[in-house]
Amino acid sequence: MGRWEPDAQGRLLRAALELFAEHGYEATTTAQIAERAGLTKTTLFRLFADKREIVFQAQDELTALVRRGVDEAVEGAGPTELMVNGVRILSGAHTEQHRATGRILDPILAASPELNERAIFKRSAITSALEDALLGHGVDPLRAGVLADLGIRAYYGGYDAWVAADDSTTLTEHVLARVTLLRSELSRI
Amino acid sequence: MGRWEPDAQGRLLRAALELFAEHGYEATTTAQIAERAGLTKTTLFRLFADKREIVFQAQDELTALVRRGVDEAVEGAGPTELMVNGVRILSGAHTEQHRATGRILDPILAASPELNERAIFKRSAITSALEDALLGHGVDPLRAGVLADLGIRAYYGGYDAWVAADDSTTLTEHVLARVTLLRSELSRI
DNA sequence: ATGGTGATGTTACCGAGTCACATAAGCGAC
DNA sequence: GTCGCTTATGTGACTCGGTAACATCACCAT
Repeated sequence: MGRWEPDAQGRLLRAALELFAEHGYEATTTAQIAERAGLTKTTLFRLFADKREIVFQAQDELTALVRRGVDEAVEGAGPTELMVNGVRILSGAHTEQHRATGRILDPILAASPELNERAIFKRSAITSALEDALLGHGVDPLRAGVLADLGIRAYYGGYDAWVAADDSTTLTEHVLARVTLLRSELSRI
Repeated sequence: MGRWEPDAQGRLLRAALELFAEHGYEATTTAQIAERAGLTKTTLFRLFADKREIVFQAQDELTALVRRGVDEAVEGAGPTELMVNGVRILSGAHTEQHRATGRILDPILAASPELNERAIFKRSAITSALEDALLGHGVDPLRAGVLADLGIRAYYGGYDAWVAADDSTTLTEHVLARVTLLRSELSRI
């Protein structure tokens, strides 16, 4: 096995998911992951900031996506439409393959407090990105925060429903439906 | 220095805050903290679950507080009143001393990604506690989530304003004012 | 004083993450 | 082709957070 096998990052990712599924996250050692991928611990930490990021690194693009969704909303869109477009673009990036990955990953996440904490951090990062994007479009700060909370709550709620469902409804449909539901709740608060 | 000095936990906490303020969180070693407190690393980890918890352990009671606030709301209170009472009791527990501590702690938190992540986790835990408490009183799940987000957003926003201010306004006043502001934003979403 | 209990210390260990340095692969220039 | 440059990987040693087994000491009741 020569050193220069391609896609080191992908190999590490696949090795990690296998091992996490087999023995659990905490019981898997970074050295074991590297070994299965035909690499060493050092290389692993050159490609991933830390052990948790092996699982979450893919999520980093989501903050950029939600920003783009807000920025590319139609001219003259109001605050709520800006938010909706943010979560619409965000949700639109998820394919059936992501759903399959989610089904593998979710039980692993649920079993590890460490991963849970990172997951919450990522959710917070996405929320902040959405809030920032709204602020950048002149939305009132208080409203931007509340809108971001609502949008991301719809996104995560929709995601859970989407992963749990086995029909062909898209994530976007789930999420947008939930945005509508949540907005109708607001009128009663 | 005999072994049986009282208040090992308090000594560790004070030693830690001193060292964090002097050299920063990451640059401070758990062994250094223990040494300054006249103890050892082992004892430190017997009293704190991990290094981050030295800073955040005190926050664990907050989840119980917000629950209690919801549970002890007046008979016949609606969902929103339940939530408001939760954050009211939560805010009411903060004294001037907490404000002083916050002024020391906040810059330390801001400087450490690791502590930041834990702070966000704690916020999420408080939000979930509030949401749970509302669910326990029969509030509709969707509404409970949104209410919890709003309440905790008001609490944290109010907290920041309170720590930054130097007048004698209480945290509760700040937070309740913010709840009102946020609620008025909702009508426009 | 004696013995039990609980808080602490000692020692050794594991695993995440870092660093300085070595090495090999790929690639273009000549 | 081979020389040199760059880039990806390996090596080995190290730090630090965190755990565990076992020893030890203080306090207290009897």
